[in-house]
Amino acid sequence: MAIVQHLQQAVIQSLGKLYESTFTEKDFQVSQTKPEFEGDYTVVMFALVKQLKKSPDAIGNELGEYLTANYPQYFSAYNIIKGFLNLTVSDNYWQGILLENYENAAYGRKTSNGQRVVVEYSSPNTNKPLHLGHLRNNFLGWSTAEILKANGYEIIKTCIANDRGIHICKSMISWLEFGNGATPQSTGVKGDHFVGDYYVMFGDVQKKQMAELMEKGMSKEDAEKEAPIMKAAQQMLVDWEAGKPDVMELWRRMNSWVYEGFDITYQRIGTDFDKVYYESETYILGKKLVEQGLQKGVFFQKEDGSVWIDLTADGLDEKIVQRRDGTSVYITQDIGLAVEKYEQYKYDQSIYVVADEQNYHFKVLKLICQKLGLPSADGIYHLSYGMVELPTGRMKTREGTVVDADDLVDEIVKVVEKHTEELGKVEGFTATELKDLYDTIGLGALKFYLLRVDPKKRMIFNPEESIDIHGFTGPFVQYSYARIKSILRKEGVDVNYKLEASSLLKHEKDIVVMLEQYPGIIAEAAKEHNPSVIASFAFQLAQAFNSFYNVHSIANAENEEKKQLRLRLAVMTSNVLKSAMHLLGARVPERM
RNA sequence: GGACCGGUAGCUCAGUUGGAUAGAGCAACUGCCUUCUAAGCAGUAGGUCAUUGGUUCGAAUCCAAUCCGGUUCACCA
Repeated sequence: MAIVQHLQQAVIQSLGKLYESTFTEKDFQVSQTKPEFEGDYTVVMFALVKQLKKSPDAIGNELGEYLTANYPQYFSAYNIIKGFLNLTVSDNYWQGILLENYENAAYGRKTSNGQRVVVEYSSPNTNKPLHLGHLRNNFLGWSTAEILKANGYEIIKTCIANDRGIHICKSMISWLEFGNGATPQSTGVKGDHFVGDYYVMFGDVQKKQMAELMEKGMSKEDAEKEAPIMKAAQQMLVDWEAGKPDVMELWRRMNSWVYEGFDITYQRIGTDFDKVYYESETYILGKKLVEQGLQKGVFFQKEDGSVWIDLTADGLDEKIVQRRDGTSVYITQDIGLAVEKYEQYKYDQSIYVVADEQNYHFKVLKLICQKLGLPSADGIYHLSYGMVELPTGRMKTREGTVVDADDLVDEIVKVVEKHTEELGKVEGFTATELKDLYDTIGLGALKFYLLRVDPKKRMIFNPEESIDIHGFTGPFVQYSYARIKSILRKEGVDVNYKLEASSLLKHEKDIVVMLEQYPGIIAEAAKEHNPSVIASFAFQLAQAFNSFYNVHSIANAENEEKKQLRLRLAVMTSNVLKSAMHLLGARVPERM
């Protein structure tokens, strides 16, 4: 239990003893004491005034007196300023935290809680390479999964590949017409980029054909549909659905190129899945659920045969769940997949990491599942994140402003390499070690940059800032870690040395106070589904250690007692920094 | 038009179960490497917390209205 909770309990008990009335945590506020005042944690008295009919200062005095007298293991001093009771937590307590946990690499992690969570993320289309938006998605999904694991959940990471549909046929038809049998192997182009190029080519050709048709007086809408290449794509979709062998063969072949490309990217950025679903296999799911829904009266059929659900009572609209030709729509597939996932994993929660433009969709999805009475329904949670925009606005394929994931990673790693060489810190590294170091720092920078802001918020991606390595960045945390490790290579903890109860200096205490909060931080990040909480914490901890480092020496401490204390402080800080960075999907280097 | 999200320093963001003088980073400016890695540290400057009204001991935080920006409301996925 964290000191904040101890404090709350102690206050509740003390108030009960002092005033013979019952209180709960909600009756008073506890916060960290502001740096300009003496103390560690503050209890705000104002809320108690009404019930106790005493002045804030009087209550503060009585409470402060009682707490320090009856809980000496926690509190060593108090003061009252304008109705704020500031309590100083005893150095013994802080030192105890340090001694108990400094070697524990799993500090802050919880044991299994028996609950299982499915996290679906990434979910790319198989017609073009991954871009910046996918990176935010991937990092967020992976990190959230890892944070939940740290809180005792069993995690199944899944992905749904959008591998069918007209967009896939577009790149296929384009390759058939213009590819001349070229392959990623024959051209040396990475598979996903290779296929993506044909998708782009399709758009260009279609535009040209449209222009010709429009010159002959056709409207833009009609020209779009009537462009020969578009008609060919449409025909191909029909053939695909009919299972025409040569089309299926081509479809498999081109998808496999894309998957090969994705695998390279995924491996590089550290994305992995326990289970991949393919839309080509799931798009027929959900049909029998439509029947069930009709029988239950949850759905209704219109005259033309299409099936709908009326959500107007819930403040939404009527939604179609099956077209008049009997085929299922997007939402129906998702209902089917939800059921499939539930049958397979019997999850307690199913998290969908999907951009916030689909908020409405997931609201509808959950509602329909609930109305159908599916056991999978209540666990559905849409982890909605904001779009990534450029300083110039939204990324647009047409304008060529889409930031490619592979290019971005390459560029950041290159910047890191250049910077490291300039600093002249490459001595003693082998070529392999250097490459690994640049990847560690570059990807650390990128992941930290994309995860340090609240996922719910739309974010501006500034290319210059993203490669920054100073201040609130991944490399800053990594550097702090590497510097600690450097000390620990020279000086080791003497495990036989028994630390006396001694007082902590301000910089020492600042660090322990933060270390003590780490388990609570992990829990908060999980509860909020928000990795930025971890990023902020890691940065602040690194900052606190750097300040300490600048003022106090470890190797040349005032005495052996201080040295041993500070070594333990350094060990625990490095463990927590490593753990926090791991939760963000970032590694930490032993040297940099 | 309805629904949802957002507006905090020049820029990017923290801070909202209501609490003390609103915090970081970047950019700008000043200092600090003969001592454990200066990818660091210390400091200066920068704010009508979109606007107006309300609730109360106390509001960036809660309520209402207004303004601005975004997303969404497809027999597309």
